[in-house]
Amino acid sequence: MQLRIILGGTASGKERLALECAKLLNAEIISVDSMKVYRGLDIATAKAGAEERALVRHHGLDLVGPEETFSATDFARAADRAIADIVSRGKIPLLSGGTAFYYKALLEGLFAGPGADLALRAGLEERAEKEGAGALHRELAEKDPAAAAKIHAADTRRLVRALEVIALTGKPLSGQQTQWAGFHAGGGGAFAAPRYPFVMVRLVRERSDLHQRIKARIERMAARGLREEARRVWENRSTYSRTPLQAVGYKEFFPYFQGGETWEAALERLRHGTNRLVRSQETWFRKFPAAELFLAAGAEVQEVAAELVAGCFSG
RNA sequence: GCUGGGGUAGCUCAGUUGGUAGAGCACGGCCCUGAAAAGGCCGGUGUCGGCAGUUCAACUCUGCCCCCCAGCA
Repeated sequence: MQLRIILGGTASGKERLALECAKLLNAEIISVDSMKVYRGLDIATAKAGAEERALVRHHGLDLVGPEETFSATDFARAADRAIADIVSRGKIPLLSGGTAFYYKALLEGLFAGPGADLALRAGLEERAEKEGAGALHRELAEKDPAAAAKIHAADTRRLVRALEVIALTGKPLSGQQTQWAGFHAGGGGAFAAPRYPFVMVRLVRERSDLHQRIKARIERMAARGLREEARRVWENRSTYSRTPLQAVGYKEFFPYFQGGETWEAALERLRHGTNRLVRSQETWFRKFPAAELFLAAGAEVQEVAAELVAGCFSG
């Protein structure tokens, strides 16, 4: 039994294609998406609705409330359970989504270190704020030169994590992170020892086509009540965890809710933010060991799905 | 029509007391091991509105013209 995986950035049309493939394969869909795991974040995340879920069973959606934090490891465990469940019922797991880090966590695994310690992080972040990220980098250089060499002196996020792991384990970080070895070897793209056998397909579209689709997608979201959903996130910002507050589709509207910015300007920033998101997703995906599937602007999804199921996804 | 302000990167604008220009955003590439739609790094871009004059040299000074904005008619 091998996993079927459809890789694609935001607005690439992967969900729609996954749905068609799932019907043909009698598969169930596992969403690989760091935002769709949150309940109540529906419109901005383009989460599958009741109709889609009635057609094909979905996993990986609505796993936690918006005030909880959720990690890549949490995702990998949930996905492990979903895969076992699907397979036990004689069905095929079809994964689709845009969060590259979650694929890495599931297929390659993360090192067996400690989880996040939010209080510890808060202290380190405060230091970075006051003394600059460079101070953290200098400290890391003393404690773990190899790790410091790999992390840029301005990358607060990773410096904090490295110092956190050292504080919690008493061991340097550099020797622990060995799971992804070989990923870059030979031009990149190979997983050294994948946790599951899989076939992976990557959706490719012209950038200009993608930008068009993003524009249309945002208009659709606005018509469906994005403003109200974003307002709810804004109003609950003190109790929601950081992740929903960082999602593309909410943070762009905060200046608008605060007053002083027009709705149109906010929509424009959302467009740019989504374009940027797609860029970074594609940077990851290009290196994944996937077969490329080019989708022309007007491609007929059902035909593509039929070909895919008869081709890469057969057997 | 008059007066004033302005025309510089795709957009918003800065700048050069004359030596052919820059920031932010956009756009593009890359990094990424428990918050990843986050965090970080790198990059190109321009007939400096047009034509003429002064000058070794004009985007910068002068003249004329065109366009935009505001006020007055």
